Amino acid sequence: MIQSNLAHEYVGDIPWDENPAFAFSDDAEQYLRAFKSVVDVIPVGGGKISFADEIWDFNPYFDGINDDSLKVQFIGLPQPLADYCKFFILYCIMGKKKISTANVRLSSFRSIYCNIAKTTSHDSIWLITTEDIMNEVKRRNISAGGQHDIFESVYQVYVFLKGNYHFELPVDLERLKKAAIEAKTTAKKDDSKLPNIPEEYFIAIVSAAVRVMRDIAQDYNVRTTACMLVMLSQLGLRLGDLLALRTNQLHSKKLAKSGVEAHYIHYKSRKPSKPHDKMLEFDVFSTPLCTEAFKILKELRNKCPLSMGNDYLFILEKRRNSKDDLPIPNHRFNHEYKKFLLAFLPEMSQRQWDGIPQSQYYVARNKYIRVSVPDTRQYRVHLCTALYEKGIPLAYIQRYMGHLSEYMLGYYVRPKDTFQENVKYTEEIVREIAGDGLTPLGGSFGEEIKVNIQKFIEDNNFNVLTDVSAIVKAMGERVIIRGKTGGVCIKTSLMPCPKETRTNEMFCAYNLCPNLFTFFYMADVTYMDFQMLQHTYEAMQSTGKTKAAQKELNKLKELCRRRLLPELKELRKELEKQGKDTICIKYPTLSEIVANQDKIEKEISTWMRKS
DNA sequence: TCCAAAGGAACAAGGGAAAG
DNA sequence: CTTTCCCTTGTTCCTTTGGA
Repeated sequence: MIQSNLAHEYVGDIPWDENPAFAFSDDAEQYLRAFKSVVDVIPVGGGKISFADEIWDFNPYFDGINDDSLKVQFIGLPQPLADYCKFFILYCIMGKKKISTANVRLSSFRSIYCNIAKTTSHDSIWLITTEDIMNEVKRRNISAGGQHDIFESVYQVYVFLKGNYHFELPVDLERLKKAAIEAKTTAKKDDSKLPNIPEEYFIAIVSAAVRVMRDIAQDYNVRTTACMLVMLSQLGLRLGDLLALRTNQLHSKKLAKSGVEAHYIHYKSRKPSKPHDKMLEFDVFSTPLCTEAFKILKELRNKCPLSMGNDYLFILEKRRNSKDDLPIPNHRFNHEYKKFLLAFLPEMSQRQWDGIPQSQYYVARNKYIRVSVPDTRQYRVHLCTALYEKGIPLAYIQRYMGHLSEYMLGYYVRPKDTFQENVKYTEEIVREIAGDGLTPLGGSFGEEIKVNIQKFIEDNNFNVLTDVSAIVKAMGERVIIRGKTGGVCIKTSLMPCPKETRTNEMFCAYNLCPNLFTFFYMADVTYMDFQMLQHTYEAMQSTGKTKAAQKELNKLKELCRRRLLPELKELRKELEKQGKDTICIKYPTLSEIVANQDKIEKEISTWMRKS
């Protein structure tokens, strides 16, 4: 049995002796480690959770988050079921599930349970049958995706009850699982992706936001909300990440050639991060408009008393009903956002727009009006689509949006057709390799791949200039080309693969895959990576983290050796062959690099000598 | 062996009761 | 009389698996 004094660190007074502990190991250390991996901090002073509490609020255990999903509610569950459910939450945490996930599972189960108990004669866990659950879900008339969530949740709680307590309950676990899978399948077929925001509405919203942002006569809450909307439209961040921004996250950099000061925002994101890993960090380019909004917010917040003692960028005024927790919860922002649309775009916001959901807004007793409010994620869609239409390659967009997987490549771009995208991308790369004679750099056998592809084309009597799509078709499975973060993945049976699949995946994740290639025109992105590693190294060095700094330095050297140096060398060759002007017109993003190549090369050799 | 589909986890919004 | 908050529903995105 787990020692209760150890348990007190995170949740106090756990009556371990009331739990048969079939689901828990005897290892108190493991319990602590598990907790440490799913929360950021132990709250100082009061606010620690006691096992007996009806609500377990984990928000104080986290930094930069304030969300209902971290509040686990046990209200409505009878004893001893409530206690069983509390152990279910502990069990999930031991399994290193995020608390928000455990909460979704429990709250779905709870709502199903409570409704059945209220509406039927089966008013206890001992009486509720599979049939009751099925009927309750059917009665709710919800989407397939929602059904999946409920079935899955109920299934998981029941598995815990049966496994941990060895209860005999009249439910068929297999049937529940099956129903969950079925619902998932239909949900997949439905394919209801978020549409883009109509251009007319988008422009109206952004220009209204900019106007209000600059208007010093406007109220504090209205102006700060306008600033946030401007940033949302420019950055396309998730709402949670946007609300968690701090005043020190805007950075700037002088562009070497033009002397222009460019800004970027460095932020952390919870969403793509696993519970036992560090939060992933990203840099996004901050447009002048966004930078302006950031600076205005930073200045405005000084007027607000709630800004004392914290550095959150977005703070709303004190409210009568509010606990005034920080960061500002999503629903408070959403309310201000809705109000903003109605106040500054009274006609447009009440019009019906394609793909924009409408929601209620209270005006008077029993009187609501419908407002067209774009989902905050639709700004993400808009940004991606806009970038795409400007001709930005998908691989760059993926990187920019902080997407980790190839799955998301093109996900946000509407209309979306991943297969077509891949074909188009493949054709482009083939044209470059075979037609322009570019050599894939950084991986193994880049030169050989070029020669083999060119030979394949020659053998089959294709003309690279005119037959690219025919070539791609003919190559079929023999050459697979995909855009990846930071490069191009080329897998080909025309060359032997030196590594087996498992290691490949590992290498792939660290951008070291032997199949990952870059081309000289990606040198600008590589150079940015190079500079980012420099900053990380220096930051770690100056805080005395020598070991971690050394790791960064090794990464940096590897980056130079495998990618940056070969790319620059190739760039020189191409410059000689095609001339500076041609290159700069063809690859405008390279002009900075071209202008400063000598300086950059010197910079590299300085870093390579470091130890 | 390979990758599309299944699975799983997290983020976000809507609606209405509750709070002052 | 408004705004907040609780509960429920809906969407997005990352990882693993199963079957061709």
